[in-house]
Amino acid sequence: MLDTTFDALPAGGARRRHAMERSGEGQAGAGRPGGVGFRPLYRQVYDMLLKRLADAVWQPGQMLPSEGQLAAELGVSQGTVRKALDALTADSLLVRRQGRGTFVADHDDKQSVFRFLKLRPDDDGVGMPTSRVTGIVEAAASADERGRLDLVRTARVVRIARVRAVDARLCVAETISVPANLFPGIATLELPNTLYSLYATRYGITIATANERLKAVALGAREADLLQAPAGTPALEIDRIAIDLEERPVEWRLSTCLTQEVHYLSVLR
Amino acid sequence: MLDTTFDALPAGGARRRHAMERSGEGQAGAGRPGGVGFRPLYRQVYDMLLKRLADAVWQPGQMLPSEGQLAAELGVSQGTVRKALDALTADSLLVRRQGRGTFVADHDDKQSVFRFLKLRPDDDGVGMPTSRVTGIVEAAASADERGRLDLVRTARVVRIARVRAVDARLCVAETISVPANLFPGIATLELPNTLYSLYATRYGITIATANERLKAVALGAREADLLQAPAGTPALEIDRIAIDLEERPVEWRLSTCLTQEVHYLSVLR
DNA sequence: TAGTGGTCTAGACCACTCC
DNA sequence: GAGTGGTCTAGACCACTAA
Repeated sequence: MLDTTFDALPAGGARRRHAMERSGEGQAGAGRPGGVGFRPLYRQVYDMLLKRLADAVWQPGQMLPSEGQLAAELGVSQGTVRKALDALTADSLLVRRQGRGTFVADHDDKQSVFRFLKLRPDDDGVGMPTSRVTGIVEAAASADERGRLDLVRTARVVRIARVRAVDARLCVAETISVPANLFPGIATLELPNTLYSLYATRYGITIATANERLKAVALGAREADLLQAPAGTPALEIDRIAIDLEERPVEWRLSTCLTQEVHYLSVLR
Repeated sequence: MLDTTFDALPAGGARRRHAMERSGEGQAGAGRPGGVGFRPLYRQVYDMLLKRLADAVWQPGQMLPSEGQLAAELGVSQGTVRKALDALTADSLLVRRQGRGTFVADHDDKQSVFRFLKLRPDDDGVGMPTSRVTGIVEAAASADERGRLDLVRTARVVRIARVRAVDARLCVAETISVPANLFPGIATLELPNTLYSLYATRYGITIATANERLKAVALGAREADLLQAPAGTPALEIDRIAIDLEERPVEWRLSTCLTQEVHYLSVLR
């Protein structure tokens, strides 16, 4: 139930990329209309629902209460709830299906797999990815890892090395580093093809965005061996930081990709 | 003014990436509610406004009529117009500024320059791009160009070769092919740094999206010479098709980029 | 102060899915 | 038929900009 002064609403909660983003940050809900730190009601509803998602109140694939139920519970109009739900849907955190309901987005379904995998076969095949883990270790975080994942000096990480194939073409060798404290026991698990669904279902960590930096490099000796290609071959290096719902960097992934038969697809809008 | 049967509305007009996209295509406005080819009113308003943009009824940077004026003119509610304007804004075709008005998006302003330029300096500098044209010719379209730009066998193209620097670092050599009939006289112009604003203002062609395919390649002799780097150096090849408001491919651009001091930034959501 | 976009509401009705 | 999301409307009020 929303307090009419909105003091009960989170003021500095996790926020995401929205145009209506206002300035005032430290000044809470600010008495309301007229305040410089104005924060629209639907934005506050967005943050409350986002928090529930971050707290794993609803599991991936699960149906949310209907718009009307949420509106009644929160004491706002259905239109306001709708606007918040639409924003969460635009951020790929929810999926809405007319006549059925609103569901927590799932990293497992066919279209979501390609949300974070931009490598495509040149011949426009479907190209489902497969993976083979070549090693897992837990170790003290390196300086690079601490910098990328925003870790303290004593932090530990789990490093996963694996090779991947796209459409049956072996083309990626990568090293994945995650903070050990966020993913306890991950080194002992059978790792699925899509790590992000494991993060969500087993550890309650939902990947919201990822920033990738691409460079062309010469294939190193280690990757050359793993990918069965000559060292020195031009390869695409993808350096990814994955960010979760609470805006924390939770994974660093360095991939080296051969692009003889695949390419990286980027759609600009 | 909208006819109440909506027969006056374009049925098969240019459309873009919207979730509410329906199936029925050939069946016009379909008697209305109940029809399987249901097409929401705001979607029809979207298409009408999109057509005006494609027809250059309003110039880049120009202010549109207010929501109320458009609603009155089209005979729909202000909320419906708003929904269409919001969708056009999400598609980067309009810019809305509270208290000022709604404007046609401009490829010239500071943030729009980077909408289609994903190369960034490694040190997070601002990195405004500069360009130097090394050659322009008009010629018969090659088989590749005809395929990429969807041209007939007798079509002609204009080819622009240039090198670019990002943040004063020379790193890109590219060839740009455009259909000669769409851009008459372009070979004789002084070309600006941002070609897409020229396309819009002089030729009424607005680039709406672009598809880029990235690969790692070895630097060829010609590019090595232009970029003053050793042949064989790993380089990022960006193969771009730019699409205009009418969903036509109107430019093919093949760029070769040295990535020693810059990277390609891709944000996944 | 006038004009613009932005928010919020309440209600009616439509389209879709599933029982 | 019941329940869900999707559309459309009308109106009130707020926030922002510029004159």
